Amino acid sequence: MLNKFIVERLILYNRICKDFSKAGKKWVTSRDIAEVLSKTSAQVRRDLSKLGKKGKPGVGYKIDELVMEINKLLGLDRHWNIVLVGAGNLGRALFFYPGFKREGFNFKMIVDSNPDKIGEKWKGIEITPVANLVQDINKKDIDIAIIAVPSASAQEVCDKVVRAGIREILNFAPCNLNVSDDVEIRYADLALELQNLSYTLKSRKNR
Amino acid sequence: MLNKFIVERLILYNRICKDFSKAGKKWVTSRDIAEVLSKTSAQVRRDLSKLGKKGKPGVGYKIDELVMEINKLLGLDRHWNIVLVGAGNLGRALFFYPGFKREGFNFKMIVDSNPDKIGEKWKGIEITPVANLVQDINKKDIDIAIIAVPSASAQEVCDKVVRAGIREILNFAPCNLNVSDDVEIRYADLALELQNLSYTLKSRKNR
DNA sequence: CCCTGTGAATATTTTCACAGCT
DNA sequence: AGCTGTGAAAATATTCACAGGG
Repeated sequence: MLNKFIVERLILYNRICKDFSKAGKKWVTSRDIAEVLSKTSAQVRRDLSKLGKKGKPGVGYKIDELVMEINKLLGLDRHWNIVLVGAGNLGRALFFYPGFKREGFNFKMIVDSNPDKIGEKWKGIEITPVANLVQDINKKDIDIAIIAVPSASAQEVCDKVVRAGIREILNFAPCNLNVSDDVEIRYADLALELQNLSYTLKSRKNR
Repeated sequence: MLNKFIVERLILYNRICKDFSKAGKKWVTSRDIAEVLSKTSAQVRRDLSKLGKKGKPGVGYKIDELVMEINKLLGLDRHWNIVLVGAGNLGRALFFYPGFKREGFNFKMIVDSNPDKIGEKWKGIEITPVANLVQDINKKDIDIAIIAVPSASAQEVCDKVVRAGIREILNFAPCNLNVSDDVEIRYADLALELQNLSYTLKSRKNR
């Protein structure tokens, strides 16, 4: 229904509104939001017109209503359960990253292939063997899998996760994963972001 | 010159070609690449037409030439030096993430505000106080800053980094940063990726 | 015959610009 | 007066489709 551009921007608007709210603002205009992102106010208005609530001409949008509407539209008004696959450095950082819980994403399960890690507990959650992944996931009510294993094993754990019925995956391994069309994968490839910067850096140096 | 869509795709093509190469392939067609990404071959060809080298009709593209060309165009054929700002859980994961070095991104400096961390060494690099950031960066030859501090201090360190002459920033803090137009920021907001998944999850559940 | 490179056509996204509400 | 919501225009991105080369 909504295309990915709009969804991505709505998420940003949401964060911006929350910041405005923290700063004591009650109302916000399309231009206020647009300025933060260096976009046009027309685009912000068109995006916001997808929401149920309308803005007030001459005034703008009531911030707390707007945040609620965006949350509702994006499914951020509830909790989602997560399985973390891979308890290495990156997995640990993700697990203890405060932003996830704050946004309603709860780790319910941690899985690793390293026998030394099995049985270790993080915030009361025991790390379990990757071998049991499929049956274990089925017992819990998991919505999303975060893959934080080396590329070499990413496809393998991805297959398991999908076999266990998960349809939403956030992949931190720097590789493409092969899945059927009904599985949604987002790639959070850290090196990829740096490579993007590389291009602007290089263009700058050549100028 | 190249728009961000093309740059992002070229980076993906690059990785795919490397995978093909590892699998022993020497030549690749636009369709081979397109299939991996579920794109059209026409798009791949149009993107690749930005490169110096041409493909061979009836055969495709020579993989190692293609990889080299993309590397050259994107500035990936050299090393870039990085300052890591924030030596917490996330900072540590990023520092020890093997993908960066492999892609030519080298950490040259680590900075933190926590007095307990100052003096600690990671792979021989000493963690230095954030207070000295500006003067310290000037002494080194830093190209990119990675910000991995809490949102509350992100803008502050961002300002310092910019004052020290850095123009490329990868920001892991979940907040928008205010900078002048000549500074390029990429947002690697971990929660944001999950929020995107949330929308597809929610749409699915409603169906 | 198979695949590239690319004009032309199509589809999508963004911006303009203004009527209309508060 | 100031800002929203949105048709219509413009800009941008993608796909089609085919001539031409190996």
